[in-house]
Amino acid sequence: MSDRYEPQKIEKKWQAKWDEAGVDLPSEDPSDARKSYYCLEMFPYPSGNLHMGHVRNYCLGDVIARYKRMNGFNVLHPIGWDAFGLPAENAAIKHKRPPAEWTYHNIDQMRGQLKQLGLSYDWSREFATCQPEYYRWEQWMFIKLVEKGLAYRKEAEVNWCQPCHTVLANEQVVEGACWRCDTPVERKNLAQWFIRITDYAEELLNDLDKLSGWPEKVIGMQRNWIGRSTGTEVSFGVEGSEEVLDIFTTRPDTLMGVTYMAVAAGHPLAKRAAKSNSELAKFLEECSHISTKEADVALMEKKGMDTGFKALHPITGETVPIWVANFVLMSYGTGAVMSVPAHDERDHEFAHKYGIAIKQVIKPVDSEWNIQAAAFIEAGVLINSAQFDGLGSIDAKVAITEFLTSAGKGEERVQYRLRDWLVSRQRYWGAPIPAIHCDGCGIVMVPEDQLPVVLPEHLQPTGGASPLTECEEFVHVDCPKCGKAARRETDTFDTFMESSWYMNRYTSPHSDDAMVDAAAMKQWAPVDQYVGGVEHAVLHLLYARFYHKLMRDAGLFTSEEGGDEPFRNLLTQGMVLKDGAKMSKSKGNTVDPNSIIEKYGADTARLFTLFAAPPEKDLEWSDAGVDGASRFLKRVWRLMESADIKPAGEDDAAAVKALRLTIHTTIGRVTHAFEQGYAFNVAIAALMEMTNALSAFEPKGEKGVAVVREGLEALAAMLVPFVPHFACELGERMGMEKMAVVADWPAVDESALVQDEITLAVQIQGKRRGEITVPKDADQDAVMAAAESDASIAKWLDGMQIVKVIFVPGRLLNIVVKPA
RNA sequence: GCCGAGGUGGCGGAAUUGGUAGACGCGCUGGCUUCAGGUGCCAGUGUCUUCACAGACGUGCUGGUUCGAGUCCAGUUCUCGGUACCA
Repeated sequence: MSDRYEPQKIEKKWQAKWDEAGVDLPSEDPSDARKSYYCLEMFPYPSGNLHMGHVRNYCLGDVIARYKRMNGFNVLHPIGWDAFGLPAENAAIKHKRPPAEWTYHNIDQMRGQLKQLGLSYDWSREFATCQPEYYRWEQWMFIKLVEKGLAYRKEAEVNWCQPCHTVLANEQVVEGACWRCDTPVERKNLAQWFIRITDYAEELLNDLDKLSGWPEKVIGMQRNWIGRSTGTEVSFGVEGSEEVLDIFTTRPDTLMGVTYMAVAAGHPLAKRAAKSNSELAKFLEECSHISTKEADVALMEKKGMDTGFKALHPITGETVPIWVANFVLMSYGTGAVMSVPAHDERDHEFAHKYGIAIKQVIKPVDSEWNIQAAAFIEAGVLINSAQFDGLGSIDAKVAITEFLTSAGKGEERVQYRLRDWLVSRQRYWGAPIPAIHCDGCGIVMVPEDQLPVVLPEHLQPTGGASPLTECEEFVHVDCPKCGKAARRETDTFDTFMESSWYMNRYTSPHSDDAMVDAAAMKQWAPVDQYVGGVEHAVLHLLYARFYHKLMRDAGLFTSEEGGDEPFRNLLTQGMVLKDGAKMSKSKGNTVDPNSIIEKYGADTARLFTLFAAPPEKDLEWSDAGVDGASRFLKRVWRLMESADIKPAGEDDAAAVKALRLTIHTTIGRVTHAFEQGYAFNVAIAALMEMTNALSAFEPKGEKGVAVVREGLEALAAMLVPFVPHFACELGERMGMEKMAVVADWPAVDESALVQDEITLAVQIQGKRRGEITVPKDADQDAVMAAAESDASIAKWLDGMQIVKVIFVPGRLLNIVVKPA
């Protein structure tokens, strides 16, 4: 049986065999004693073609799924499509075809590409999020959230892109401009739908501690994003009025140093002042066009205008001017701040510019400070603060907050940077928001029995407003409450909504009486291993964590059934680079997976992406490296063919023993690489080493042939996760009973690891001077004797006095000497 | 500015967690095979000294701990990611 290695042929063959045998399907039979394991990769957006980033992502997940199966787990490994989104609308405009058509076509194409890679998915669970059977539950959930007050509609300052005619999420604003048309975004007040993620801020923050299987980096980013800070809310009075001006500060100790207040351009007080002040109105208008580009923001000139209003200090009763400032954000805190130029750099700069007083109230513990030259922003001792004089900053924060609390003018408060999640989009290709606008009843949610609100799929976007707004059959509806003619909401959900719960839906993808089935959740959820790009560290991964808790609190499953967190372990893979840069069409440095599979086969493509870098690091594409991967497989192939020999002599017993040692240490090393953080590159390196050892060995007798066979069978099994088609073919040609993909993961034979003799390094003064071979149980004296009788070591001991000997059994002998 | 990760051959990267640095692969050099080779095989490949045998140096930099440090400690520098008028 001497054939060439023909990847295309054997890959097709094995894919068909796996399908036929159903080896990738998980079992839901309650009598199945295996432990459940849920492995998931971030599902793809059907953009049309698989790129190398996908290949890497899905290969990593597949390696884990296959490894777990071979280790006796009942593995759920599903796939589907994140099918709603903007690119479909862009393509629709370009090709003048509805986005649905483009999307379904792409799904068909990409499904074929995924299958070519030999990924072990349970395809029976596949779904696309643009199917009404899927998004109906999202609509159902949203209605529940509205009932609980966790979803609401309100007017807010949002990012607006005029040409695209929609609001954008912060993440869709790149350097101050729309990611699609590159037009600078405007801040606009619009009525939009939000979900109250801030209600869960505390739990989202605290539960980060439960995510021991997540990279520290991602946890840190989320913690940062949630941005918890503790401080004091203080109520200032407004002169000549009953109203109050609330502010949040983390530095209540500086309260006595307030010399002015600053409010955001969108603050009611600013708007009111502008009514009688055209100059100010102009300034507010200017502020609404401010770029949100980070660099600009940091460098932007700090500008302000006096509103003419005066605030009353809550302790002294003194009046201070209220200004509008372009650096105060309406969306953080109360949209107003107290300003203490003496102890805040920004306020200091502002006060200098506009000639506002600077009043020092904190001084360094034991030095002086020139407050006119620079703000003193550290903790210190209070001065000029009446009854609080002499207190340290920390004590003063408590004392002043207590004073305000008892006076009813303030209290301690926790403030988050996290904002409520804006989920409505003025887009067509998304899940309809199940709401109805009635002139008489206001906003009425669609009754449950009328779900789903199906998105008409035949509409043709043109680039302006969503075609939904002009689709009469969609918009016209009778009010469910009063029965009069009303209008459907034409906004659709942010597509992050769909990707926030798909991992749970996979546990019961066809359930039509519930969003998820609690029993299925109990069997599979949470995801044991999630694999995806770090670019979703905050957005998708935060939303999904949030949504999981929403589902739990909606009673869809309990903590015991589905967990409090959706993803137990997270592997964030690095990018695939070419010439040091991310692959992109515009840079022209892409490598097409199809052409690699065509030329080398899927197994080589898999092997290269897994070997070239550790999973979490960026991977530099190398054509030479792909050749190397291909060469390795050919080498194993030849080794397998040459192993088919008839023994005709006597083996070197020591060599046979040494080879068995190599085989079993390799099994240990590869297993260890899997268990210790998925070091697949190291695992493959170990398999290459073992292959080299097998190639170098020349069997002469029966024992030799048997040990080579033992090595090849172990190799076939351990290659399964990386190159499953190749491994199956290898196994079959070796005459293995079962398909390699369903074989057991090889076990280490401890007896093979026992050596009669071992080699120790010998050091003099900690420097390696030679090595000696001694019986495995040799004690220090015996090893010392062997070292002293070794010429290359003995010469270093000549004329020296031995001061100390360090003996590490099994490793080394270190002799410390000094001149005699 | 703040938070995080990291500096190991020509390159990607190993190092059992304080014990023989540079596994494995790529690249390169020489040789063999071949009509030919973008094939296969063999040998070599951290730097420097040396005909050789050997030896010295070597994990960003400076110190420290230790019989012994890529690994631990202190400081320093550079690179990369994230993030920011957040009050």
